[in-house]
Amino acid sequence: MHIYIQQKLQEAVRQTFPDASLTNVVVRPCPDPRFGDYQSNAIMGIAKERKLNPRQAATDVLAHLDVTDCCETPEIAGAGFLNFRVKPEALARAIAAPLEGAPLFFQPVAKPRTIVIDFSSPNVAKPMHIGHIRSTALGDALARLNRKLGHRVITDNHIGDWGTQFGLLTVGWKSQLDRASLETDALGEMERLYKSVTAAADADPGVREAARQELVKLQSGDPTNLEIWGRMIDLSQVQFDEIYGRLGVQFDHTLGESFYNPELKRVVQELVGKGIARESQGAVCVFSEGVLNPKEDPFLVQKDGEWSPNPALIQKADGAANYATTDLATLEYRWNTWQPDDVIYVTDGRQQLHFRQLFNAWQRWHPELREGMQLHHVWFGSITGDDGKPYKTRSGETVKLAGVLDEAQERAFAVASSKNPDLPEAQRREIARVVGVGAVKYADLSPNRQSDYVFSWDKMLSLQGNTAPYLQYAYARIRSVFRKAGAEAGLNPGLIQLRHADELGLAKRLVRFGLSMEAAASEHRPNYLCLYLYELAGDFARFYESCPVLKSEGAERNTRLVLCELTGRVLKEGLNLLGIEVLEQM
RNA sequence: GCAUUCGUAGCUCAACUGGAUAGAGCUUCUGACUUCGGAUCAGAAGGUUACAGGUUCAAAUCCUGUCGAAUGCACCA
Repeated sequence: MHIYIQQKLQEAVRQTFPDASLTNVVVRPCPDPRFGDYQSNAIMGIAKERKLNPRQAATDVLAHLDVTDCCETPEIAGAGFLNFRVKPEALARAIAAPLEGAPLFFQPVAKPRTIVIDFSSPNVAKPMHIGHIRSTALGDALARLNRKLGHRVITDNHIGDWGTQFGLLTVGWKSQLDRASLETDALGEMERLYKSVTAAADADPGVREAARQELVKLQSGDPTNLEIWGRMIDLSQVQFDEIYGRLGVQFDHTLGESFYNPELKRVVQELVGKGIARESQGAVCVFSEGVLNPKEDPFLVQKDGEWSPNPALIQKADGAANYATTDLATLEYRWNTWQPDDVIYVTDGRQQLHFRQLFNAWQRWHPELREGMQLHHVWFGSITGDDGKPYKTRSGETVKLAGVLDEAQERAFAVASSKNPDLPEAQRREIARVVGVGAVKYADLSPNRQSDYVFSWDKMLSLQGNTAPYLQYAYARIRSVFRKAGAEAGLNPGLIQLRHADELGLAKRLVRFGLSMEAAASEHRPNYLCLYLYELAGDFARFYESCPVLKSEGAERNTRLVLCELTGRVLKEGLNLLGIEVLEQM
């Protein structure tokens, strides 16, 4: 709907001001329904460039604009806003379309892009913790969203399966492995080994030296150490898969850091050969090339009023590469393998400097791909407790993700049991699973990703406010209507008459679904979609209070059933794009 | 010290990236035919968008400064 108006408006602007750029001529929903349904403020900008009276310019554009087939006569308001009011008949046609096979209020993109999304990235031998949920939920939602819009999406779990921690782990594995607890909880046991040996190494330099030697043996291909390392990866992956199974998250590829080991030496050589990196204090580092404004340059930092080097290490003094090197090799592999238009990294905000350096170094390494492969660091804030500090258990441990999901389901089960004690237990368990996991994910997706947010069970599982259970409840109510309506619920797309204010309000919200999808995808912010779904659920609740469905008859009943059906479809699809399931009953 | 990101109602968060009178939920108060699922809805109260300047027809949003917070700054990722 807004796209149609926008195209018409662009055409009118082109006729009135042939030299004007049309990229800013956009149509947006009105912030306040009193102004209308859609607005454009583009004329004000165009008038300003030409030093014209904006209201006069708007009048001139309107003379070339004919949208009588879908809108009332557009109005000029305020400083030069154009306001559009949609005709109910046009709205009825718009909402009939998905019932006849059209996409659900969105348009697939005209030019699909190839998008690699790198997210989740747990570390081998460490249980996934609460911090992983945000990357996982965000990355999965972005993948689903972009796929739905028609892009070619490739998801890659860049797990941490290589690095110095394996020296310590191997010492622990060889000296104090508890095979029984390895059977029951492999990640827990490996975590215990790691902590135990770390403590021992702090107290005894001999242990640290032993760890260093085990690492060297692993890196030089010692069969025993390689086997232990492989076991640790396999055991970890089993537990990762269990969590991903619960979360409903799938990856196209799981290419861990070790996958790139064979390339690292060559990457370092190439960077040195091209003068991008050089030796410094025994290590090999990337320094500034000095072309950027110092403030923008990720390899410069101000010290005592002077700009000083802030290099990125790509090879340590001991000859080993590190994560910057791996990330460069990874980019090279991704380009060679998929030729992506975009690569999206979903990590916490603490890695901003690393990615600025990585992107800069990559562009110097492969300047020819500067435009061809766009790199995005989609970062997010941390999850905190009531005190504003990172969320920890009472004893100060990091909170394990499996435990969070367990508790969410337990709490949801208690609620389901108290609200619906007559349902069989198996069904209440299933409700608890869908509600619990959905609540945890939604709590991560609905705030602006860049802000820290306070973890709260009560808030995420509440049936009020912007939560997953509230949206799932709205869906369940809709399904209940159709259970009651039974076989008489045949929907007639040709018999839609929108009259009641809450019918119109709901219909207008429905047709904006695509707008929220596009905003969420283009800004990598699923919270735009969350907000839309919450507002949709609110509009539906209002409609549902004021417009009886099953007690009405004829065209009115058909119209209201259509609105219920489409609201249900959008809620289900929208939640699905967020990786959240819905229930027929809850 | 420098950099990044922030500072919005008592609390937790929004605000479609420069648009019109800054919105929700929680909390408090008042209402809604024994209810198409009341796990809901309607209404009231609550704001100098940290502070001070500036740019603009228009600023929570952009620029400058001050105060405060989180995070990061060479061999962990």
